[in-house]
Amino acid sequence: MDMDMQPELCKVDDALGILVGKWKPIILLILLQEGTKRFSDLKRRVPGITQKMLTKQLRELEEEDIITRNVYAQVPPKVEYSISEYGESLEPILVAMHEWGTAHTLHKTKKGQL
Amino acid sequence: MDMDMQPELCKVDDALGILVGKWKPIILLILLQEGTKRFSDLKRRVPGITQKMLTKQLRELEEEDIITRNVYAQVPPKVEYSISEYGESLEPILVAMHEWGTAHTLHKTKKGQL
DNA sequence: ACAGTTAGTATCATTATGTATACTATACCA
DNA sequence: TGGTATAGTATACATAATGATACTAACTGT
Repeated sequence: MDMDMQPELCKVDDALGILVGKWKPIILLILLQEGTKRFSDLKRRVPGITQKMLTKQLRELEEEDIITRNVYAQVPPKVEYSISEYGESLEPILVAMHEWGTAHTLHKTKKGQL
Repeated sequence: MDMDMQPELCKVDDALGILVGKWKPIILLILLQEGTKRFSDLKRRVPGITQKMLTKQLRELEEEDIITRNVYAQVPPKVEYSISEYGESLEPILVAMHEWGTAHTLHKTKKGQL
């Protein structure tokens, strides 16, 4: 169909590249489901994540225009993150993954019981 | 909604855990779209992958019952891989990712042109 | 006798990813 | 005067993922 005969494959990797990482899907789900959050709120909602990692993930998501960063000139600092309009377009993928994950849990349970 | 107030997150991670890896989605798409393939066919269809990586990815997918491995008692050896019935249930996710990836390419192009 | 084929394994090197810990600025509160 | 809070940065380190390369068994064809 194309020069290297697999034009579609890289597209999937694009999506994966954005969703992947130990923390990104969790961050995205929180922002999608609960709306705008401050840095410290996110840190509380994602137990176990370090500041460095949270910062890194947020920066990467911002880079891809998936989330929006809003800094308030205050002390102590206040920074809010929210899903961008574009980022909302990821929702079907997250939903598909969530549905599959739920079914997968059952599948594993069944296997375990045999 | 649940004890730790984020019951959904781990489900998404389950799907992600299976799809992630530099090569898994490509392998899965090939098997989904083109059906059963031998090891060497896959190697040819996924340029750049090493035998070690291909073997590893296939083993992991097999572990999760996503693909099926069929060994023929021949010399030189012949081993065929195909998507399992269960593995086919991943298709909606792959499709959602592919669609998003396609739109994402446009999005990036637009940005680049500004 | 010797090269080519297939589906791997073994070993080592290099990156990528993640963790732990300490540190900063500045305002507010006691 | 000292402690608390926020949103980070800096540094060092540990672990996991990926890559490069060489090797194997056993049969076929030359």
